[in-house]
Amino acid sequence: MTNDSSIRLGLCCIFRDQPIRFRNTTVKSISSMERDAALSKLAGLCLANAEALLASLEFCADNGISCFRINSQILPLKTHADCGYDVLDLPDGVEIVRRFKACGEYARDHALRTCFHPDQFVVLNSPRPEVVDRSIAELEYQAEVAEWVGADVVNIHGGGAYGDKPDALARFAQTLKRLSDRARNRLTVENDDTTYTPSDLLPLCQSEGIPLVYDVHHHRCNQDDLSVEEATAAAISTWNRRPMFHLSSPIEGWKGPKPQRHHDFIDVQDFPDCWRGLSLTIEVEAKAKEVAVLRLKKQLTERGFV
DNA sequence: AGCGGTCAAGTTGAT
DNA sequence: ATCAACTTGACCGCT
Repeated sequence: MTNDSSIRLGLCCIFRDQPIRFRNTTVKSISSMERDAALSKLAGLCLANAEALLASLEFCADNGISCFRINSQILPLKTHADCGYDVLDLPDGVEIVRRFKACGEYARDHALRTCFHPDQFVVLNSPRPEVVDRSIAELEYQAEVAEWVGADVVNIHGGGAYGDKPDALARFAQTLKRLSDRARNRLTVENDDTTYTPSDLLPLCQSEGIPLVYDVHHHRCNQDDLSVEEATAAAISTWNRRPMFHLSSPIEGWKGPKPQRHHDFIDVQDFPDCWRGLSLTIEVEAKAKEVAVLRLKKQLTERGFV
């Protein structure tokens, strides 16, 4: 069984070939409707997304994919200033929650890990208070769904530098105090490809007890004084549970014009040798989605890496 | 039914 | 100054 092996692979959010699709809508559409009609529409989307999530988890369990990242719009427009809503105010709100909790039971029964990755608009260290407020609201929403489905990771980036990284990271640490326990206990931070390297983030991780999601592709694009081996070891030490790492390959090779962009598939050469034999969850960030995860899994198996 | 323009949000860096 | 990039195409109004 693949779930017994030490390297476990994760799929990010969507499928290329499988007929599993998540629904969404637009502010323009919801705003144009009467409130009751809008809430009915949103409820339908939430119910459909809970079903799509269960289908996603079933595919992962059936194909030896051990982790699934849940997209940020799983409850569409949940935190929008005008269109936002409490789930229990939706028609079928109780049923929506019940279906997400059923996803959590399925994941637990099949040893599947789940996680969230709030997108670039979540910036805990912004100097703009309204940006921080919206970011906290988004984290609290994703943490609520994470609790229903048993996701143990809500992963974000360090945010902006604003010309002074230490100052910006100090603001990040201050903002953590405003999070609920359920958001704070799931929060992780990831090195990015333009601003924060593993070296930048590790002191924050250590002082605040936040695990570092080590993205080796970002690290290769945005280097610091640490080798891949050193960053790997340091990142692992920040985790009180199975570490989660990210892996991707450059779209046109490392000598191409934009190596930070992701390829459809993973070049197995980009899989760090030093990860071999470690107990890790590796989220595969590749545009071919489940097809790429399964291809990498096969290649790693052939090489005896898993 | 099919087509094409549009889509909540932040920040950085390339052009 | 504009815009692409970031985990990803999907939605919706028009014909």
